[in-house]
This record gives sequence, C-alpha cells and structure tokens, in this order.
Amino acid sequence: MMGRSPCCDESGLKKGPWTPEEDQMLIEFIQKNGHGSWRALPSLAGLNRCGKSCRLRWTNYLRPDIKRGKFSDEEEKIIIDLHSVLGNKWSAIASHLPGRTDNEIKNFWNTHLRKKLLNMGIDPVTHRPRTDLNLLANLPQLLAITSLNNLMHPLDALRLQAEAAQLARNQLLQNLLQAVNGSTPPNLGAVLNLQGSSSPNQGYNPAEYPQPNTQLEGLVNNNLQAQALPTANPLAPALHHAHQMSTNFANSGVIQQPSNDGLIPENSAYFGGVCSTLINNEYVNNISNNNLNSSDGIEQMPPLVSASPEMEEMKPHTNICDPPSTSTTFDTWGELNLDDDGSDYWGDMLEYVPHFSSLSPSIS
DNA sequence: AATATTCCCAACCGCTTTCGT
DNA sequence: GACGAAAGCGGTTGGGAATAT
Repeated sequence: MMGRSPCCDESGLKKGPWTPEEDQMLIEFIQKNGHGSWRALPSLAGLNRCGKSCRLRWTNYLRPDIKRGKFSDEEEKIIIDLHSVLGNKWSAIASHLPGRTDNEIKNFWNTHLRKKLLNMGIDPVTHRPRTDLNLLANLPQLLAITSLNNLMHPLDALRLQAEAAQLARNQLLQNLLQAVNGSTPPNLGAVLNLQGSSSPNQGYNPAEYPQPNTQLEGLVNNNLQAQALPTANPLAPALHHAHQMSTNFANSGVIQQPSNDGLIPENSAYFGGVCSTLINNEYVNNISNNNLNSSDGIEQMPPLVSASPEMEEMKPHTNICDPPSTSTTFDTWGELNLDDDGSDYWGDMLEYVPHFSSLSPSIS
C-alpha cells in the first residue's frame, strides 16, 4: 500500500516499555472517554506516544477483561488443537480463549508449546510425527548400501530397507495431502475432537474447516501395496484419525493402554489411547483418563471429549487385546511397537489394519 | 560471587485488511 | 470503484530475568 504514515519514528514520540504513570493515564482516559480514534487519543490523554502504541498497550495488557497468569492444561490443549487446524492464526485461536490475547498465545506457543511438541517427537507445524531428518538426508546412501553391500548382515539390510521404505511412505503421504489440499494438511483428528467439547471454545464450528478426505487416504493406502498391505479397509480412515489424535498428546514416555475395558464400539478404530468412531459420516474421538498413565513426569491428560450418547449406546463387541489389565501396554497387545521418536506410527498403523480387521467381525 | 548463556515476553515493525468518504 | 486512514495481524526484536557455568 502506498502512503504509509510513519508511526513513532517522527517527532520524538516515546517508544519502549510503558511506565505505571503512562498506564494509569491511558486507563483513566479510556474509562472516562472510550478510546475513539486511537490516533487522536495520545494528545487528548496527554501521552507522548503514538496511537498505535496506545492501542497495543491497551489491547494486549491494560484491558480489564484480560486474564493473566499461567495457562491452564485445558487452555494449553485447546491451543494445540486449534493450532493443528488453524496454524499461526493467533487471533483466531485467541477468539476461542476468553481473556487471552493473540500476542500472549503467540508467545506461549513459541516459548513453550512448540518445544514441548518437538520434544514429544511431533512436528509443531504439521502436528504429525517428525520425520527422521538425519535418516532422510541419508536416504540415497542408505538404499545404495543396503542394495549393494553384500557384507551386511541380511537382517540389518532388511531393517535399513524397512526404515527407508518408512521414510518414503511418510514423504508420499505428505506430498499427496499437500498436492490435494494445496497446503500443509491440518490435523483432522483435532477438528473432530473439538466437536461436542464443553471447553470455552464457543463458536467453534468444525464445518468451517477441512474434513477428512477418505478417498485420498484410500489412494495412499493403495499406493503402499509394496508392503503387502490390505486394499481398501473401511477402518483405515478411522484408524488414521485415532492415530492423529493420539500423536497430539501421547508419544514417547507415555505408557499407552487399551481403553478401560479393552473393548471398542462397532465402526471404531483404536490407536494410542484414542478411539475413533464413525457416526453419521463424522468421526467422533473418545478417550478417557484411564487410557494414559503418568510416566517420566508427564502428567495425565484430561479427557479430550466425553463419549457421545451414540457411543454410549453402542454395545462394545470386539476385544482387541488380551484380558484388560492396568499393566497392559502397547507392547503386550500389539503389533504396534513404536519408535521413541514416533517415526513408525504411520507404518505401524497400516500394518495394524489387517490385524484389526481380523478381530472385528462386523468388517468383511 | 562473577560472568555467560538462555529464556521469556512486552513492544515494535511493517504488511494486509477493513472502513469511511 | 478509488483512495487514504485506521485497525488488524503475524513476525521479530530488545532487554530484563532466570539459570548455568
């Protein structure tokens, strides 16, 4: 745009931190007169500041309805969920957190949540398990070595080739999703998770956001047949969503268990403590506190959503694990042996589909 | 105790969008 | 519709506080 007017650079207007006296002058003026035109406000209020500085000070700090202090666990979870859908739309995220400013949320994300997700093996941009960058960088050499080096132990070669295939699958999935969506794919599970939530995210309408692309997921599945995976499995999308939900908050260091009773409803898929159920063409994710144990100082997560009435009415019919026990872990019931960095999630999920299908009598 | 390093966040910068004429 | 001003917004920065050495 042309004709931008300089802000505080001219005429010696004060910049930098606000003093308590300046704050008081601004508060008293706005309480008495409202802010009106921000440009006109400073001179009317007797402040040697530009209007923009006054506006930011008021909206980010002095406004009486601002909630200050530590973010609650619930707020933290909402921010992560919304960020997985909205990206760096701090203002949009802030609109779902009464009393919090976009600036505050942005700072909280950059200083806390981003690092937290990285430490959990989750890419804070895509909200998906991180790709092993070192391995990816070495992928060509890896393939060359495993195909040419006759001295390598056959099992080691197989393992390395599996890792290379895993990377290729991750890349293929990302590329396909980006090609279709035209942008980094959102975490669909997070969208669905917020349906029916009683958290203070009033006005959140999942219909505004991208919905699951089951056709694409089927395409991805079919493109990965080199691993002898099943073709169209009706539960793959549900499992995909459960997987995404799971990786939002549970990763290395967290003991993941089957649902409380080891049973899952019909038309559902289970992954990492999250059960996704297809209801009226939409996925509803369910998790209970019982699904996670604290480990290594990681706090137990609050329930993401309560079970929907539809799910409550469903009669659990499929036992997907050994007799339930509080000590049951992933390793004891599964084909899902997760790497520390979570890099095998996608592959494990696909490999789990046939197992799931064989145990679910309603799926033919 | 002194110094260096890292963390944190209020405030700023400048681009984009909205509003009023 | 064109234009300019105001407001909105997201990225970046500066410096004080906290922590490490």
